[in-house]
Amino acid sequence: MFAMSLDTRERLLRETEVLLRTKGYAAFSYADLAERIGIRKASIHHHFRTKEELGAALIDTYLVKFEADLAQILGQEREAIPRLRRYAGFFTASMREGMMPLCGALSAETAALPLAMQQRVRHFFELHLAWLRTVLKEGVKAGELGPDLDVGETASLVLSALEGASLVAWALKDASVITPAFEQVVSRLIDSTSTNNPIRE
Amino acid sequence: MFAMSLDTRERLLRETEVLLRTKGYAAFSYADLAERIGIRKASIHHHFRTKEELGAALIDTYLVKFEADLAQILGQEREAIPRLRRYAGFFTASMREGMMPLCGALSAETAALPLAMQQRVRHFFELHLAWLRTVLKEGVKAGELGPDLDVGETASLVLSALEGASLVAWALKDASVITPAFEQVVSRLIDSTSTNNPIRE
DNA sequence: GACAGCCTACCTACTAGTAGGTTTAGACGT
DNA sequence: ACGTCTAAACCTACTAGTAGGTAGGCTGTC
Repeated sequence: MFAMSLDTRERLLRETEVLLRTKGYAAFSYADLAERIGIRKASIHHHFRTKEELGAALIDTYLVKFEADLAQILGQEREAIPRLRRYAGFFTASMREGMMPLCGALSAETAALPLAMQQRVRHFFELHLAWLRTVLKEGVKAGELGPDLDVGETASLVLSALEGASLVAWALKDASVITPAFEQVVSRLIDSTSTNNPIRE
Repeated sequence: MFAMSLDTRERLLRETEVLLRTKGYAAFSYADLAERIGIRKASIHHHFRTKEELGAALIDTYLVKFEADLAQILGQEREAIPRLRRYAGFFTASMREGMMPLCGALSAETAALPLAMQQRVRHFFELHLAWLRTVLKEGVKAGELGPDLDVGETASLVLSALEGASLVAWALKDASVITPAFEQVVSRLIDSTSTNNPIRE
């Protein structure tokens, strides 16, 4: 049945996401996945011909969803700091759900990844950076952030700090690293302007 | 012969380091390793009974060396900023050598790692953080850094930013992300001191 | 002769992937 | 309403290849 098939495909993608974001690409297997879904290994191949195709498809769907989420933030928030705070929320949400951010989980093993996935991870990070640059640029233009702020480098810093904090939090099994690291970055963005400090959410 | 054995053992550790820091734990194999060294797979077991033991031993040696390096920095530099800059040098050096920092490479796949390695990765990060806190604390005491600086959170930020920047740089195959991210953190540490304080309430 | 170091040959468990058959269900002509 | 056709979805049973690990033998040095 059509609806049933879509369902299974989606469940496959969902479980793949969990496995990729907890164990990584190399350490997850079709057997693993099949058992979680409750179908046989061979049936996965009906939906995704190869592991590489499944991995690539997962990143693609994830990316579409993520792009929409980022666009939504731009629509709902009009100031740079709240936008960044919402952005940081994705990372704290990841940890709360007991997972790494997808591309943070994959990029360490980039060298062992199929080419199709390498490219997508790369594209994903570039998307993050482009969005952050947009937010920062508008923040500067609106006078919310200092005019001397280096947009490109600050975007890198925000992404790096959040991915890195997630990595450290993941290894230490202590999510409380993320928010302070981010708030430190943000508070210094604010310090460099003339406004004062609206801490806490 | 004893010297010969040590040699092989050391070469095993060195190649293991390369493999772990480029492909990760799950994606590297005894076959891989044996070929690089030029011995048979089975012979590795003579030096390290299991893969887990090899991995743990690698982290242990790495950790000893790293602790010495950190101690050396404390001996050679007496100010916080140069100390941090030397610390950041480890991360840029990693990328220059075409590798991830060891624990950054491993921590993403923590959940798929043998327990002995999980604990060591964790311990490694805690060592980093403890060292950073020491440097920052002394920097505050010496008046090089602002007295209001949160030592614990700043230590987390420095580690996170550098690990994260390495991750991003690794995925983008562009090492130039690391230094700017770090310098941004550092420059804001300096800004928050009273030395170059141009008014602002 | 003890033993380190390395070997060949092998094991079991598991990997992604394939071949080919069965079940289910909707579409269609009569 | 009926059998017939098609095709999606899934199955069992299998492949070749690789994973980490073991048993036992050869060799050279102390």
